[in-house]
Amino acid sequence: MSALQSLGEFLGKARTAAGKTLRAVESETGISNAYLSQLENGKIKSPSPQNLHKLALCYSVSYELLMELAGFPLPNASDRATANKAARIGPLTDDEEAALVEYLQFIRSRKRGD
Amino acid sequence: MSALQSLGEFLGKARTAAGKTLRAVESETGISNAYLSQLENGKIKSPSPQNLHKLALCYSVSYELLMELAGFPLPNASDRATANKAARIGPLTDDEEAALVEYLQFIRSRKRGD
DNA sequence: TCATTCTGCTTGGTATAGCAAGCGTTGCTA
DNA sequence: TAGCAACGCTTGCTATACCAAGCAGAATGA
Repeated sequence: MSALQSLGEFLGKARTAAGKTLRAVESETGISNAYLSQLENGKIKSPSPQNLHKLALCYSVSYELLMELAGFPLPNASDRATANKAARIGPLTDDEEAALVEYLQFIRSRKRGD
Repeated sequence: MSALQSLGEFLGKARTAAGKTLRAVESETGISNAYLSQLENGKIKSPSPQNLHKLALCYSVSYELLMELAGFPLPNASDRATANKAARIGPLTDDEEAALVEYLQFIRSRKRGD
């Protein structure tokens, strides 16, 4: 399948990559395992920024990346959107660089099979 | 210095400072005047980041400030430090590069979509 | 076989974000 | 005075984020 994925997909893979169970994440973050299950299975569309922040810390991934996947506007996104009209990749913004680094880390952890 | 101003208080002042009525903001942002009234009177605790972003643009105020007033975590230096740790990544394989390019296009298409 | 203990998942419920409709007040014009 | 329009606000409703409780299957051991 494509490398593109939903927030739920990403969170599920990040959790297993971190070697944690739903209940382990629940005791670590205070987010119920019921809700985490719904989140990973795409039944929740817009989790709160607070919960995204807790999960970012728990999985050691970028909070900004989770915000991006959730469809939330990032600070300065609108400013940079007008600045970057390039059709091809071009130079990266800080946000994009951070997101790509985290995503690459994720890809490689999955290749290692952990 | 005083405590943080409430979100509703700030939004009300920003709107009158911009010389706009509730219905003017409604027609500009698509957010109902009923909801805007509740927001300004403190009856809404956690508006969506999307709506905060629209109001930031409408009032020409900082989106980050609204996020902070709403009590949402902001992407901060420690997030970027985590990303930078993961940035010791070495050269990319072709597969990794393809995945990152695809993912970057995904990110940017979502930014344009908002 | 039976009990225990993990795992993810489902169900039923509550709280609240957000909107459509409409209210009371103010101010303007005839 | 009546009539109208615009203002902020309230009410009643729907959709959904989130949780407590518990279910179903797999693994493990007595």
